[in-house]
Amino acid sequence: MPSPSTGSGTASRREELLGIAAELFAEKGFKNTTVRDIADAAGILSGSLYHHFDSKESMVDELLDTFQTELWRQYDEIEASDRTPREKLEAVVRASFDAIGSHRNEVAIFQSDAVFLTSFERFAYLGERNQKFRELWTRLLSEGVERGELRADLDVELVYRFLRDTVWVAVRWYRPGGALSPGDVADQYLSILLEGIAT
Amino acid sequence: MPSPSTGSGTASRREELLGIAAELFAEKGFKNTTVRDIADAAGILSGSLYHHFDSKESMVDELLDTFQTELWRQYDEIEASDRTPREKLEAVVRASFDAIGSHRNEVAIFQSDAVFLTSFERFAYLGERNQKFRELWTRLLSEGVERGELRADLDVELVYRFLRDTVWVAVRWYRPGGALSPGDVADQYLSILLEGIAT
DNA sequence: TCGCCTACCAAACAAGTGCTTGGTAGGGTA
DNA sequence: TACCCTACCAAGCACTTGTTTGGTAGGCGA
Repeated sequence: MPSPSTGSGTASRREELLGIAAELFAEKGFKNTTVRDIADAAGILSGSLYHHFDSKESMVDELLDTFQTELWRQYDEIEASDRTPREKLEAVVRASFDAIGSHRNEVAIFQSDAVFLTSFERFAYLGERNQKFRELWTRLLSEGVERGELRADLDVELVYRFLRDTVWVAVRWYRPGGALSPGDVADQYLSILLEGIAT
Repeated sequence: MPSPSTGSGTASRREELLGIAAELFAEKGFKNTTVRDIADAAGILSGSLYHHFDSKESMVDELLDTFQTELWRQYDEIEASDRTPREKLEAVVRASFDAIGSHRNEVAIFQSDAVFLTSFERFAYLGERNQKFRELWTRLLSEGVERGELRADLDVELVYRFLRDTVWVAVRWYRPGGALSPGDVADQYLSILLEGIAT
């Protein structure tokens, strides 16, 4: 059987196990997390995981695919909205920080393991999403420059990488429940990014 | 054939092997690189590595320790110099980008494996260095604010993390020999950081 | 009571892991 | 010649890895 049916009644145990796996993948990396680690954390034996999932790969696949789909639903909505490039840029940055707040593990897994996983055919979609992501963000930056909303003397490609990295790398230290909400962090990041830290 | 006697101009076999290991550690991560990977890349058998090194851990230890020592020699020099906080901050950022240029593999290894390695007693010094690093950078930021060189309305701790991450994460995409030198990248990063990207 | 389902255990498997051991080819030194 | 040194090979060890197999306890509808 390719994958257990999830249609009937409670898929709760499966969801629970997936959450435990996500936590461990995020903390130690996909390859450095063993199926025995996951099973131990769940209080079962490693073989029992295979009643719920095809493979270790299937677990991370399901986690990343679900997350990416949801994130892009928001991006698409922002892109199609009636705002200036700079406003759209601010909106996608805020949506990304929200994703760090609501899907911390998935973002962390993507950050640390995407390069490794993309080498497998099964995860080719990660590379495609990444390319689409790059196109969206650089387009918004370029349009912002054209409209005079953003500085024209900077290398757009470099600003893109700067922006992308600063946003996503925050998952390394951000912990929900702290003093700052994802929105608060986004506010300060955008303030730094747009206006700089100099007086 | 290189001169067989030790200590002459040509790099020793040991150095050569260490370089090969660094490349693989940086590319795939420490744990995901096997001793057989290293040996294959060097054209020898895995057991033969143990003629040169105690263990796989020893290799990464030597790489990181050497790198950190050199980097901190520069940081200490900058800290002791006669400059304003903002100038010192710019100098350490530039020194860090230079490190990405000259020790790309070591920086990459530190970025992706420091958390994992710090859990071993042998690598406790990584945690200490990290703490020292945090103190230096936040002190420079605070002093910059006090002197009126930097904005006072931002959370220093958050700016520190922003700054730290933006600098070091660049190792993920920076490739020596490209269009931009480490100095060029540092210039643009500092310009964004200090003045922002808005018009 | 019967059969079926979900969730799990117990045990094993082949492949891969870091590392050890005993040996050897070839060059330099005394 | 005799000896030592560096750099390596060949084979194997104990352990960990993801995964498979056959079996079972307990709940539920008919």
